[in-house]
Amino acid sequence: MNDGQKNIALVMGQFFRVVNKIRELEKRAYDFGVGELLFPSEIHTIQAIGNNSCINVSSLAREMGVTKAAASQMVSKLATRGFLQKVKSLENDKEVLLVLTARGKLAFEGHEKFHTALYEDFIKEMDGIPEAGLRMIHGILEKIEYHVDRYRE
Amino acid sequence: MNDGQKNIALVMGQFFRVVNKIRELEKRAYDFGVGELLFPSEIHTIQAIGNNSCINVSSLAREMGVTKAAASQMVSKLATRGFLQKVKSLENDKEVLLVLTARGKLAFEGHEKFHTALYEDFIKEMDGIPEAGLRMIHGILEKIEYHVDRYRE
DNA sequence: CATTTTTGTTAAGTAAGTTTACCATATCAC
DNA sequence: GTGATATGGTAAACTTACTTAACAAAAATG
Repeated sequence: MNDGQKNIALVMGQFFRVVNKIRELEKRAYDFGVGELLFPSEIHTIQAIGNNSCINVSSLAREMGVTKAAASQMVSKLATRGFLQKVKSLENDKEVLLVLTARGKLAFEGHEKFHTALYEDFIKEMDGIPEAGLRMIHGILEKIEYHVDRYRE
Repeated sequence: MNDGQKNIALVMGQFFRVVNKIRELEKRAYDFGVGELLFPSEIHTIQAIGNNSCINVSSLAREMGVTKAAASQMVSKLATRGFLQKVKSLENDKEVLLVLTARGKLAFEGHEKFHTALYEDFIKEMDGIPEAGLRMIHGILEKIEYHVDRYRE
């Protein structure tokens, strides 16, 4: 391994450390302004429904990359806790469509704010990066994504 | 938000997408060459012991960021499955030191190979990035890490 | 020596899934 | 139209990977 590759390995290690820390961050429960703690997969579900109003359970499951049984369980729990409502489709008698309640929307907005705050911090810090640098980073991320996709089979 | 910030936001989104995909990758069980599936936290434990031979349970727990009860449970399971051995400390009568068995070492090596293969792929792709570019990426990651740390409190 | 700290374990509970099995509704094939 | 198949949803039981709480043994501290 030459000198340049050593530096790359260092930055790579730093990259994975940051990835790990972000993962840690997304393991805890937070109160998104509704006076109740919401666990990652709970707010993740609320987010998916907030972004896809009237989605059905199967599509939600696909969207979130879990089985429909898992989605069904999560949805029922969030419904009894008043974050969403299950409504029957007008077109057929089997689909259950999902919409956020006012309370669910509040949590959704709180979560969005939470995320955009982090985003804004990053964007501020990265302000002033020249066009060329940004293109380089984009290219590297593209390559990393390609290899990660390959490993995912 | 100006034009440059829009581009930054795009790259940021790409960054988080890659982070998520890596997270997905590290959720599954793999066979690391021992003819048996190992779950993430199992191989993670083997990795920690492989890198810190004769570590005790409490230190392992600290190292892995879990409670010592969790570490104790994981260690017992891996011991009965023949991946590691609990040995008594020579210096005192209460510490349990952990060492990998041949089978454990095999899994450890398999996992290392798996990871360095991904690493090597990345390094190859990033070969030829000028010194300055690498420094820039390093700086950005540093800033991101700073903000992530802040959010972790 | 008495107290406190450290180390490790077990038991019970929780979060977020999975697999399996099942039922109801839709859609196709013919 | 009817029988087979596909789609949508749910419940039950199980699993992974933790947590908290309670505890016992050993070591360190005063």
